[in-house]
Amino acid sequence: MAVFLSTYVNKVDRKGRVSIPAQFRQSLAKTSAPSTVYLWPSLNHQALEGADQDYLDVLSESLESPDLDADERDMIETFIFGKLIPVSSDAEGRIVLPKELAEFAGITEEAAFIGRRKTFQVWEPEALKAHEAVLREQVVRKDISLSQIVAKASRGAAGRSGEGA
Amino acid sequence: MAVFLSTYVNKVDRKGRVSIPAQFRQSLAKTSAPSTVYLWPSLNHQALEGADQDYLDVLSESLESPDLDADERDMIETFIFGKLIPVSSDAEGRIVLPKELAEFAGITEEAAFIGRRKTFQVWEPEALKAHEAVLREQVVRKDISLSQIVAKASRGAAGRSGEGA
DNA sequence: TGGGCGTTCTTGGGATAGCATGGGACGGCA
DNA sequence: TGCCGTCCCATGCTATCCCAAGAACGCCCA
Repeated sequence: MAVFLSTYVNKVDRKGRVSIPAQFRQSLAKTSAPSTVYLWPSLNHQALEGADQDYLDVLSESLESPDLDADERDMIETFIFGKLIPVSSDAEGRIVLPKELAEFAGITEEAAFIGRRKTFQVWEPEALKAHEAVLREQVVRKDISLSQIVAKASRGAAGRSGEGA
Repeated sequence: MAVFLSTYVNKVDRKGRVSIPAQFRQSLAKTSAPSTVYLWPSLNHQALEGADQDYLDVLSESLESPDLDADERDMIETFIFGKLIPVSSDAEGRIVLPKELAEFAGITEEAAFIGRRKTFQVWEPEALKAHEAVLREQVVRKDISLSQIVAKASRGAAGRSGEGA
C-alpha cells in the first residue's frame, strides 16, 4: 500500500487543478490503480482526506464486518462512500479538485498536501497552520513523547498477539 | 459487481426523465444487464434505493437461506421485491422516474444520486441535506473517526481469522 | 569549491470530446 | 383518434486531453 509522508504546498490554477506532489505520485505508482486517487471530506476537520484504491478496499472490507453496528455503517456509507470522489490525474500528475470538496476545505489558491502514511490530507494552508498550532499546544500540555508511545504500543502488542506494524 | 460512489445532483425534466450519473453508467456497463437498473422505496428513509441486476441476484439468493426468519423474509419479499421497478435507460443514459416512486421520495425538480458502493440512493436534494445534517451530528457526538473504524475492524479480523491488512 | 548543465517538477493555456439537458417526432396502446 | 411513452436529434456547458514553457533542484565538471 502507498505511503504518504511530508507536507507539500502546491498552487491551484483557474481550472481547479493542482499537482499531486511527486513523492506521492511515486507511492501511488505502486498501487493497483496508479493514476486514481480518492478524495472525501474529513469527518473531523475542515479538510480533505485522500487515499489510493488499495486503502479503500481495506475500508470497504471493514464495513462488511458484522461487528459494526448499523448506524455506524450507514454513516460511513453516506459520509465516506457517498462523498467519495475518484479523481484521476492527467499526464502531468495533476488532479482537478472537485468544487464541492474545495469549498468544504476552503481551498482557493493553494492546497497543502500532508502525508499521513496510508492516507493524506489536503488543507487550505492557513487552516492547516492554525490546526497545527492547536495540536502542538496539546502535545505540550499532555506531555506527549514519541518514545513513550512506541514503548506503550510494543507492550500492548506483545500482550495481544505479538504482531507489530 | 458495480460500485457506486459520490453524489450527483441531476435535473428531472418535465417528462420525469433524469440522467443517471455517467460514473454510475460506467459501473452498470460491466454488469449483466447494463441498461437496466432496479428501483424501490427505501425501508428506512424517504428515498429510493437502486441497484443492478447482479445485486438483486445476490439478494434473492440470501432470501433462500434457512437462517433468515420468516417474518424478515416476508417483509423483504413484500417491500423490496414487491415494490421493485425495473427501469431501462434510453440512448442518452436517462431513465424515467416512475411516478409513485418520485412521489414517495418527494422528488420533483432535482434528484440526488448518492453512491453507497453496491447500491445507490435517490433523494430529493433538500431532504438529503437534512438527513446528512442529522447524521453529521451523530458523527460528532459519537466521536467517530475513520482510522478508528479501520483499526477496530482489522483487529477484529485478525482475532477472528488471522487475516491482517 | 564554485559554476554550468541537465533533468524533473510545477504551472499555464488552448483544443476537444463527453455529458447533462431540452424539445420534437414517431409509434403503440387505450 | 387521442394520449402517453419511447426514440431521435440538437445544444450549451464542463471536464479532459494535449502541448508548451518557467523555475527549482541536483549533478557533474572544472
